[in-house]
Amino acid sequence: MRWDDIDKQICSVARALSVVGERWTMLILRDAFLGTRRFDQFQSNLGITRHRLSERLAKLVDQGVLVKVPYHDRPLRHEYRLTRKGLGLYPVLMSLARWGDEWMDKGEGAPLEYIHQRCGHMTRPTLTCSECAEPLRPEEVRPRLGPALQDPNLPPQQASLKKIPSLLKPAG
Amino acid sequence: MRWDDIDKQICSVARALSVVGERWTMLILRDAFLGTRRFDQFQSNLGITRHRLSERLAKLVDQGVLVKVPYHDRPLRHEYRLTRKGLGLYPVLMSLARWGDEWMDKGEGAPLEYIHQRCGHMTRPTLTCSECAEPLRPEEVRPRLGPALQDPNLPPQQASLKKIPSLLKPAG
DNA sequence: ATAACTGGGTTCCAGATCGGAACGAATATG
DNA sequence: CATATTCGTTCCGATCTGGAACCCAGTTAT
Repeated sequence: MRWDDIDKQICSVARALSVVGERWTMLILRDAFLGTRRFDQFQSNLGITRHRLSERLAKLVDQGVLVKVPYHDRPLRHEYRLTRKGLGLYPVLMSLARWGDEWMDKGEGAPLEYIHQRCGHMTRPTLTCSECAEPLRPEEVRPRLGPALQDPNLPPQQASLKKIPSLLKPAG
Repeated sequence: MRWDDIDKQICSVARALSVVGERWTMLILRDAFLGTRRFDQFQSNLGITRHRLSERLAKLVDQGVLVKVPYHDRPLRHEYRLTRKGLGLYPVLMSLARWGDEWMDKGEGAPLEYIHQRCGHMTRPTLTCSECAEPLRPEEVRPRLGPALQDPNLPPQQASLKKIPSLLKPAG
């Protein structure tokens, strides 16, 4: 299967990755969340080539993750800002950052720390259950087929997705 | 900058992506979280080529995200299981899935739903503050330099990371 | 008014990565 | 013995990537 076809899968992870799964895209968004807005800023912060950057930005705009907002005319200039859809990726970026902090630390501690201004404390963002507010542990969550996979006449190559095996047992 | 050098950045997102940021890797992990363990299962569920799959699995094992556990000898066979480091990626996968559910839905509802067995309810996993337990909104979180970026003699090309601009203002 | 600069791209090309299909090795099965 | 199963590896043409050069519309400096 070609990578460009992953968005045809009936899987939210695959669909999400079809938008943000290419090289650089997540790093562009990281910078956007830290306040970067202009082409040249992105380019010099990231060290991505101009070509790649304009390609990625165009796709993100296309997918509604960023918008081009004019900030100057004559000459016309735009900046790129996160939309609501883009802001929705905050948990993804934060979770990646937390994992990197925990597992990819090179002995010098975290690059960034985060203050939750609402409560004033340094926070370690945590994924929790919307219903009981406990931290979500993967072995306590059981997936089941949702509406999109209950349709009895699915294309057959998607059938494998319907077999959700017993849930993960960690190694050892 | 070459993609293979992103792990040299002092940035946890970049470091995390150096492990899980390649094509297919996240989808392999999605399957692993759903219980897939064997080479052929991964291959047929994902539609990835065998070559690519063995490459990705080897890297994940190398990075300590998966382990090869023998389940049969003569002939020697292994299965791939998530380590603690791998299980730590659960929030990333879940956040991607939630974003896909919300923004990439094609009108048929979510592919999967999740029951939190501890409380018995269908859950919508939410990123919250470890200190006050409120859902984390990006505009309420202020990043600041952590230990790794306070070192006064950083390589100069990392300097840009030290300028954390004013925080994101959404578009419009 | 001419030159140099700035922001925001696009073009070109060599080299790296990818996808598809065929091949291999080690054992089990008939 | 021939075939199947499982888990890979090899090979090759197609695609994607990185680096550098080029372009274009205003703007400022001389």
